[in-house]
Amino acid sequence: MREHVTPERRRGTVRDLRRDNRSVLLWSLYFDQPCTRQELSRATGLSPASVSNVVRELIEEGVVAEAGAVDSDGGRPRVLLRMNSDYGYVIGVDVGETRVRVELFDLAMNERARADFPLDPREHGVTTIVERILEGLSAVLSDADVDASSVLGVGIGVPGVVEQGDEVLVHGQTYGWEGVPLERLLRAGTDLPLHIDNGANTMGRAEMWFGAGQGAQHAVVCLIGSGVGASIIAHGRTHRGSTSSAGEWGHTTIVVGGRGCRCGSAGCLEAYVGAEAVLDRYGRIPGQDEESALAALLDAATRGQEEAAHVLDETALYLGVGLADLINLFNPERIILGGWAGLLLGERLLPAIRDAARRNSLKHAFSETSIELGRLGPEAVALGAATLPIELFLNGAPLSVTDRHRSAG
Amino acid sequence: MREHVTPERRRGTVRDLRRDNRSVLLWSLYFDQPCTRQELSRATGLSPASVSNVVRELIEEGVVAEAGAVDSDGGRPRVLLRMNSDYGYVIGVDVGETRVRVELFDLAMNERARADFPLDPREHGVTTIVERILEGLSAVLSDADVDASSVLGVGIGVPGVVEQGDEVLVHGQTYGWEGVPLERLLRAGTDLPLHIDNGANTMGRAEMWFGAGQGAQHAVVCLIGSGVGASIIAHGRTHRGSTSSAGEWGHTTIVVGGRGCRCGSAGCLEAYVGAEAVLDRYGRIPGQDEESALAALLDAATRGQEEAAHVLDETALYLGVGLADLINLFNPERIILGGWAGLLLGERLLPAIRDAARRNSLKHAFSETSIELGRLGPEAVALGAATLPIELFLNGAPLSVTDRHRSAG
DNA sequence: AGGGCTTAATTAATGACGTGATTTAACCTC
DNA sequence: GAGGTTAAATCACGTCATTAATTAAGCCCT
Repeated sequence: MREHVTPERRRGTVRDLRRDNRSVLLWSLYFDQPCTRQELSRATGLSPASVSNVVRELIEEGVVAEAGAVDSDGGRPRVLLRMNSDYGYVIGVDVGETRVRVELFDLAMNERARADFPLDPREHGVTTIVERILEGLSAVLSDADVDASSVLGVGIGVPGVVEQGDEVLVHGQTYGWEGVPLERLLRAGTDLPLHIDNGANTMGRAEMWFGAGQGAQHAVVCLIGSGVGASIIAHGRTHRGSTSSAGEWGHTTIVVGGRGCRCGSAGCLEAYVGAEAVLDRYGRIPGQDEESALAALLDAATRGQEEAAHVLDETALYLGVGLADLINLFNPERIILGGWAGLLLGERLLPAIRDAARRNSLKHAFSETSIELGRLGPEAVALGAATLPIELFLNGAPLSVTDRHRSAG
Repeated sequence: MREHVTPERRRGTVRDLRRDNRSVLLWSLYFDQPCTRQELSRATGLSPASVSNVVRELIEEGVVAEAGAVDSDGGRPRVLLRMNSDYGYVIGVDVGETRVRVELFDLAMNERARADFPLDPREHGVTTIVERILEGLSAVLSDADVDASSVLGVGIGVPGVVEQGDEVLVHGQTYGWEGVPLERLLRAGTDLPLHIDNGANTMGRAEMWFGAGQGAQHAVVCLIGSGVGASIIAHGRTHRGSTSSAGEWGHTTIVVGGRGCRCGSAGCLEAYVGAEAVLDRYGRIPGQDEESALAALLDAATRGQEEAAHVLDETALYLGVGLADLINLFNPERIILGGWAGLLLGERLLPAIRDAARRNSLKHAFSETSIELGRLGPEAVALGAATLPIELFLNGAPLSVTDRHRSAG
């Protein structure tokens, strides 16, 4: 009925209380920089005295720094506080279908270095990927002149289902991966704390933290690329389900007995609105580059070509139906359309999609949902992955590696 | 990003810590009665000393009582603890399509009194319902000889969407209710704390607390009656979404351009697997009693009547598809089939339903989900509603009415 | 029967924490 | 530069959970 009480991370002692308060303070400051102690007090509900105490601690640790003061009109000026963005760094990795990208950010999520490795489409072997990632890690560290000991963690977004557990396993349909122990394999080449998650989820995180999802508590971020996925956010947190494979929106059935899908089933949403499926329904020659083919399709429709327009109209309908299902089931306050194909299609079809969603969902829920395009582009997978260690840090996780950093530095 | 810090109910002071620990202890004891202080200490992670202290407090308040001891083998015997089931009472109300039922329970959820009011199918006026509920409240109180001041609260399960907010509004499609301020209307006739929720949700709660959902963290309880609904449980808590209309599984589209649905859309799940729809597809004469008609259909299929068997086969397929969607999206560890029609159909079709769900969902997620029948029957709506005030109580809610009870009693 | 043993529960001592009240700091205006 | 004003730090206090020590309440064996 209740989440099991984890013995390692109890909340029940006075010390846990402090950790929680510290965490609340950090979250508040992180998303509202710079701000004053007073504002923090109001925002968190903690007394000014406690804010003072905790902030002093944070400043001593170097996590927070003072940053000037606001002008006063007759009293002691309020001191502005900000995160010390050089306190630590995080790395985000985007393991995509066509490349591996590694980016290093500071605490404020400014990009400090990047490494890109194009992938041969036929070369999705685990060993290759692992090599590229490790190569990327050391590349960004040396490029940004950052010591590994000051890296809070590495977030990795991969395509496919990520089974969290004692041993993190990746089931990548697209890659032909089945139960790949990615963490263990990487562990051989690095000591950095690793956080592996589905790419749709990491991208969703990016939109929630810095993009179209800001401020929303309940949202769904839909990823439409060659295939279709989604990240479900409930109460501000990614819903992973019992074995962290939630969000497989693309294989939701919208037409019983419909078009065959690469998952083996039929009538899946992905068999209608994924880029591959859209192009397929249009009758293009397979093998061509999908991105330019879809652009060409959109172009043809704009020029009045009837069949193209028809395919797009249908796509808007199917997509709208898919969104309507999400609205009915989750009642999110926001739905965000992302992924390269989603953005391309959405730009043109958003009104039609909205209308289809309206027609296929219940009035009350629909009226409380806004459907918007993502604001960060497909690049956001790595950014979102990098927020994984940031989240742990803000929650006051015991800093394993950073510990060393502190005592060593 | 984070749930907003509610100023009224802060968690940040040492006192809140005690309230939380007390709550953790109560939950543990409630679902594992009777048990000893030691067991509580192990289960909650609190030190034996703290358990002792809090338990002493609870015993002084009369919430908890000692109940004998376990035999020892050479030491002081452990004292057994249990909730004092007469400390307070709760009332559950089931506002159904054919009747209003009011039940009074003690803290341990033993039924102490019940009142039933059949409803004329044409008489779903708000005034009538309100009258019946109020009548039921005083009836069960006097029948069980319980004073209103010792009632912790009243949970009410209604058909239709319940919009929680400053003013609770009920949108009942079936009743033709639109934005009915049920709480305010009842408030005129009673001072008891009221908790209004969708009947599917309250029934889901009952299964989670006492039925087939016990122990699950992520589950979906599917309600199939004349129509179709669901209650989504994530992390052990009902997912309500941003305006508490989540769980409208019945109006999820499974066939784009399919059968018309009473919601105005087409191809909804409800248009295929709700009792009304199943009977419709079978071609029965409308107006007949649904429960017996469905029983007759099942009977006919058993006797080998081909058309009946065909309709049922199709139903299993559609239902399986609907379940597969839930599995793909939520990755629950358990799916529970309830509602009078769900139980009737499930009894016969469960293997076929499971198979259809398997064929239409992703392997990994399906393999981790069990699909079971509800264990409590359709009677559970009131029981689940009554758990609403229980939950608040276990969470250590400030007892508004009970306050009076304490100081007066 | 009663001493010794074993285990449960309570109590005492300690340290950590948040809060409100008080004091100090920092700046403005006249 | 004095008086006023607001921010931040400090202090005194009460609360809490924890560990360690103590007391309670049974066994078992002679």
